[in-house]
Amino acid sequence: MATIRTQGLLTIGEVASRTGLAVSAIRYYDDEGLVSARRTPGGKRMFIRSDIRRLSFILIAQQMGFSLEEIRAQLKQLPLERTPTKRDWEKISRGFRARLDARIGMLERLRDRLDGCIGCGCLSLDACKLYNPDDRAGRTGTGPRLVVQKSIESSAE
Amino acid sequence: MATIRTQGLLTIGEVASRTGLAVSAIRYYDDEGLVSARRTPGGKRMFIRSDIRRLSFILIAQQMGFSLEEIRAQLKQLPLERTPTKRDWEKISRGFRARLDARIGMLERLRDRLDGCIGCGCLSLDACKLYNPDDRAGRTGTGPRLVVQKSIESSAE
DNA sequence: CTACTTTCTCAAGTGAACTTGAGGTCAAGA
DNA sequence: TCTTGACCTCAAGTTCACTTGAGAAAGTAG
Repeated sequence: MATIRTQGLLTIGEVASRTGLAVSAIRYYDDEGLVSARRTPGGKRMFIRSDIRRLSFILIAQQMGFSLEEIRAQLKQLPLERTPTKRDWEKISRGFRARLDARIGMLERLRDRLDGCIGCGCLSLDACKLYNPDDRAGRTGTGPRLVVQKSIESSAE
Repeated sequence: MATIRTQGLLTIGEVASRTGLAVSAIRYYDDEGLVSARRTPGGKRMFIRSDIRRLSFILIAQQMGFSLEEIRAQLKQLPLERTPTKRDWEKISRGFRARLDARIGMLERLRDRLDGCIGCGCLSLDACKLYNPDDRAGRTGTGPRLVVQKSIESSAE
């Protein structure tokens, strides 16, 4: 419990309990450059307070369906070593909100068309815009296409 | 091009070109029980017309962010070997729409809170409902948490 | 009948986002 | 001093939704 009170830095364990993330996950994010911990002479990771915010942002963005790659891109707009200002965060927030709006819009369009589409027969036609939008162009290569956290639907259960 | 005109059944290749799915993907769905092809005496898969609809439904549901597991659950309400009726599809459509509405609602709530949350400081508090809802309870075990198809955001690009 | 395309099975690979495990270090408390 | 606990690294394992590849059989065209 007694921490190195070196300038208010946090250990990985403290960050884990404050964010709810697993220690291994935080290490992974550090390796991937989503946060960048400084080190003690002994090699232990030390986080600044604003890293908690960064990590919380990652959690939220993930729950909204963004990949770590995209989140990394958003976070690049923040200063890495200095504590970001309110303005820094607001800048990210705006870009993030735009993408979120786009995603919501897409889902709404799909939903609205669903009623007209399912049950009417067009679902079996190539012309149906629902399952044959430009989206599907360039969908090549290996790997998974889409996985969603179970918790997201548990609210609908 | 000339097909076995055996009662209007379709080969896997035909189904692939009509749905835009890869042949390997259709085989995978068959193995996983999302569709169930019958076989010729020689062992080749043969699909009924309504399987195209099933597969299209899978595509749409995936683009909306549902996992194959959930889609399988929805499709279980359809008769496997008989061509489903309009009523069968409408029943699924309703349950599906409800889940979709729930998902949209969640995103909207998150978005609405985002403006008040990011930039205000609460993002760093454990009390913040944004990143610490009940959702995160029971989030254990291994494997990936969330991956999203790139094409979904390309519209926001 | 031969050539060719399509299909088959089964095993292994892929990418994302982590977790798990082995083996080792560091600092504080009894 | 010894032990305990939190931390470290690095390699390998896990899940999902597939793809890729090898080797073989089925069906069709000439």
